[in-house]
Amino acid sequence: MTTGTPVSRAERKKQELRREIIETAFDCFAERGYHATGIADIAARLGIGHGTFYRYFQNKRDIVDHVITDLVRTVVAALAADNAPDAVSSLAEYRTQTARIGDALAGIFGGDPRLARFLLLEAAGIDAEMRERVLDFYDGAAQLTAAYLSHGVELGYLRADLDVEGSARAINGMILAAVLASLRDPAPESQARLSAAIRRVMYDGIAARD
Amino acid sequence: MTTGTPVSRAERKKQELRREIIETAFDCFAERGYHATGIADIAARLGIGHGTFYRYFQNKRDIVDHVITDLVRTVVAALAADNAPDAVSSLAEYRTQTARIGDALAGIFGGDPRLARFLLLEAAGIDAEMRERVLDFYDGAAQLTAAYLSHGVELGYLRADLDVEGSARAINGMILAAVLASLRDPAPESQARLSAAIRRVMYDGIAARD
Amino acid sequence: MTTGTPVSRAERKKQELRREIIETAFDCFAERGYHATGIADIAARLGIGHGTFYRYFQNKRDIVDHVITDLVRTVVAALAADNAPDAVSSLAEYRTQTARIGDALAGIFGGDPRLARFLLLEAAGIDAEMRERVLDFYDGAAQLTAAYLSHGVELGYLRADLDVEGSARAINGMILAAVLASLRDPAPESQARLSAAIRRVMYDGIAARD
Amino acid sequence: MTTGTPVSRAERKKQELRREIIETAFDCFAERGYHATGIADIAARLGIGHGTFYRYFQNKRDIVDHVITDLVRTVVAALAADNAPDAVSSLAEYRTQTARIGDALAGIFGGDPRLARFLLLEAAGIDAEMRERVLDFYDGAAQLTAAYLSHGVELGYLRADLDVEGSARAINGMILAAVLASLRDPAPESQARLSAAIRRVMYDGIAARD
DNA sequence: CATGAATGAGTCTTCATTCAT
DNA sequence: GATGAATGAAGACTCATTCAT
Repeated sequence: MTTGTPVSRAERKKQELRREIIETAFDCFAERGYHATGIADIAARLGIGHGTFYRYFQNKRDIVDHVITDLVRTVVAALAADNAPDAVSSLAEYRTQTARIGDALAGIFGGDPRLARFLLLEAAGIDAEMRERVLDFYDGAAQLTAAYLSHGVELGYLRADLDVEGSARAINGMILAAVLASLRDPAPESQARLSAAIRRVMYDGIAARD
Repeated sequence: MTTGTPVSRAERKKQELRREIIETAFDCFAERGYHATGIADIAARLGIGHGTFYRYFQNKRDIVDHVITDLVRTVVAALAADNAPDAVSSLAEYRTQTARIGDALAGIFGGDPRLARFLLLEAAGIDAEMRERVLDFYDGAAQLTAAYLSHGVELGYLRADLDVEGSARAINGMILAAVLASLRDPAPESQARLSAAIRRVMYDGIAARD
Repeated sequence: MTTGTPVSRAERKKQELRREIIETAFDCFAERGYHATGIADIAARLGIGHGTFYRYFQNKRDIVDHVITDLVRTVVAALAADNAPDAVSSLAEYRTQTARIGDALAGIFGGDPRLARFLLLEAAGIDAEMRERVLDFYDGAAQLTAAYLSHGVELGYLRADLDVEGSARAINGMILAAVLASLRDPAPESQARLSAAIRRVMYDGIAARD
Repeated sequence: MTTGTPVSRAERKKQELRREIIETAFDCFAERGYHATGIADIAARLGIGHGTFYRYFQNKRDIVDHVITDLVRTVVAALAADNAPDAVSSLAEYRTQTARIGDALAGIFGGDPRLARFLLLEAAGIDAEMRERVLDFYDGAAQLTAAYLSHGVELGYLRADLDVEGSARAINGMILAAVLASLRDPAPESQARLSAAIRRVMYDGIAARD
């Protein structure tokens, strides 16, 4: 029953090129910026005619949407793996989980600086709609982090009076700062050190204990 | 007979228009984005000929540089007032100072959402040079915050083993998150709540105390 | 089945349009002058979009370079035909050759007054670089004429003490004058008369013989 | 009776500035070309406001007309001095006179290369009207030279069958060539050599005498 | 009378998009 | 289905000219 698959070889090739276009567009946008990138640049780098581009995407705006959707999916997938909020039941386990998440983030963003450059610095400037999408993303991330914190509060390993929403945004802000810092100092050691500092602040705060 | 001032009326008017152009450019850039804004738009909104624009600024890139320089100056000035790092000698005083700085930030960014929108979301996407300038700004802010922390460590009201640099970036990240959040929820109460949550994380962390 | 040619029909059409653009640009430049001619004028006269122009030439400066290169090539080709310097071995033959060259010049420049108007009056005023190119052209022409004279001196039908270089420039100056005169009086008879006068001066000078 | 003069001091100053503007405009036009020169350039070099320019000349086109009129007057004046066509009555005297005229030309154009650059290379390209003026100038020069030749024919020291008009254009062409050559090789010796070569061609032609 | 601030017509040039081949 | 030639809207920028001070 090999013919059972409704996806023909031609169809698969089409999907392949579609993917290549998205990736190449990301390359270009990250390197030269969205506005400085022409459709012709993307097509030329791929070695296809720039008319072909329009057989796969509506217009320039369309492609950038897909690029971002893809990137977000990638990031979320990498983070979600083995990191469900309710897989944790003690502070020690949560510490381990946050460390793992931190490593994952470092892996994702440290492995390809274009990712941070594009998502954090370039995307929001594309147009008003994309700006809202970026803010939506931040909101979604806050909700996700809040879920982790809620779980901790419920199980008692996080402070009972924790402002879950606010703390979630605060924590995500620290992550954001770390990713931004990686753009200037991508050395893994620096990233690890910053990650540790963030976790220290996160768990213990900065105040001296009496 | 106030002719004592060496600045002629014409000169003053020129400076005034120059300032108006910068402000109007900021309006336009913040509303429609840098790339979507034409010099003609700025001039039209001001009611001047677009040729006039070029009497005051070299080109489109020139104006955005001035806009940003001005904004940064404004923000820095608002924060620097009465908030010297070494004006503090105890944790209680530092708490007060951070609250004051938080209020100042809320005042600045809450008072005009365009500020955050432009500086945090738009600016970095203008071009590569501006992106670097934004990263420079983050670096400078980190150094500034680090100075505050260093002072606290020296005086003993902050943890002796604090990773000053890393914590500074972490704290600034939380501030960044708060400013970004204000774009979606500009209500002063929300801002105050988020500010409090950040300070709570900052001083005490999120972990439950045994 | 003339598919043997490796040049596709599309390619040929492209070359054709390229040529048409050069010719139309020449038309415009000669009629209204380089500076008074807009790219839009050229495109409109050709019935193409002005964006199309830029698919064939880099910019306005680029096209004028090609126009001139083409014109010079045309002129040189017309003169070079059957007029090698060393194809002559006596004064009588040289007289015949100069007459033939004169006729050729009259044919070229008399046939299309725009040629002289553009090359002699317009080109040098385009910009500094083009001015040098025009002077280069005069230098080259002087060298060419000098080659003819040298040959005559060697074979003894021209004065042994002839200042070859200087005389060459002098002769070319007379030609230049004739071409310029044709702009005001393009009648073939006038041209023929002037051509004869030049040859008379050239061979015999103006002084009465004792 | 010093008040008898109708020209007030203010009036004289005005005339002076007017002259300075013409000269400075010539400087600019000759150096950077007519089209590349802005009214502001001329005014700035003179240290006057560019609005002032328009108190002395109608517009940009107006000034270039005056510049050329002035230059032509200068050239003509320099040549006319002691060189009346009928001040000569023999070939020897005519030779002397042409040598003197040659020297004068060398003095004028050799002394200031901008003169040739502007009059011969730049002027005709300004616009159609100026092109006609340049051709008018060539025509006038031809008539002038023809007057000299006519005189020589009448007195018998030039060939009786001389084509006066044609020869005049031919001779002027040689002069033109010499002036153009001076732009590339301004050395007085070169000029003198070329001048001699021209006179040799003019009087004796290039053909070997049996 | 000198000034230079203001103006906007005019030009080059780019690039996303369409469509005939 | 791929291609790239054609297109023209759009935008940055210049500069001759005017005119209020």
